[in-house]
Amino acid sequence: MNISAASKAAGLPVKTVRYYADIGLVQAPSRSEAGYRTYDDASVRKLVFIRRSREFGFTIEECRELLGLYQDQDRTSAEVKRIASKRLEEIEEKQRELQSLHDELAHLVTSCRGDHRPDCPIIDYLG
Amino acid sequence: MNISAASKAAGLPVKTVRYYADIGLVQAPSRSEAGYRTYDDASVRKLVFIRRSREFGFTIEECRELLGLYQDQDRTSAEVKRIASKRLEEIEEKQRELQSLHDELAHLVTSCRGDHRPDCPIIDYLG
DNA sequence: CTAATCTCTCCAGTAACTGGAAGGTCAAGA
DNA sequence: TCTTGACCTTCCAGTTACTGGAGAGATTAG
Repeated sequence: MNISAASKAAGLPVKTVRYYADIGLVQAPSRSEAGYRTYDDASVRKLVFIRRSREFGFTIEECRELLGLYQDQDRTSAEVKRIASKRLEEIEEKQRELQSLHDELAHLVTSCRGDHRPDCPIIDYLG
Repeated sequence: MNISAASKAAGLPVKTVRYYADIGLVQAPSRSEAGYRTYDDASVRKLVFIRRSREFGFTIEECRELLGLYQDQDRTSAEVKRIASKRLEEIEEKQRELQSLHDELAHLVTSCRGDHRPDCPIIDYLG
């Protein structure tokens, strides 16, 4: 499988697949005589694993860690749960921040008449 | 006022104040003989305005736009409201994404026993 | 006078790609 | 057989919004 077929199968841009190989995250298992990266089903599965992990907001380094666990038959579920729980806490923290931001901004937007006059509580508040 | 006094007054790192000057966002109104940036109260007010806008998640380019409106006596509140409303929609979209992410990951974390055994629904799901 | 603190500019690095240039490879059609 | 177009390669640069550090000049306290 050449890189474009692998990228389609994994649901990732070609550039990204190449990038993941460059940083040693998911290397192509071999190269053709012309130097083309050649992927197999196992490496595509790894790429899909990374794509899904990234969609969950795991960083590349967390993905690297998760991928290690994914490939490790001896890993315990506790190790995986630790990483996922940490990520979950980050999400919850982000949600709280976003909520207070939202409330404050929503209040300002509501109180601004939004007409042709220059009086604007949003600017007053920010300045 | 030298840069460190201005940065303290504005609540921003010195590096960041210099950076904002470099990108033409808030330039120091003048320089001392030795070439030191010299700030006055008006520029500190602008820096505070930028800091608060950034805390609201506005990008630098949006800050530039808002700063233009902030300094423009003839702007209408409608212009400001348009930018703030757009930002509010982005926040709400982000909140929805984060919520579904949260629910999915929370479900996985809950269903993972997190013990010494390798069976892990999180890995199963990602893989 | 010296040591510490401040300031300057410039360079490089961060995260995670993305875009583009320059050039080699391969398969299909006239 | 030649050519066209799609595909592949590497390498370099740019994105966002800073942050860290080097090396050098300025200012202030003791």
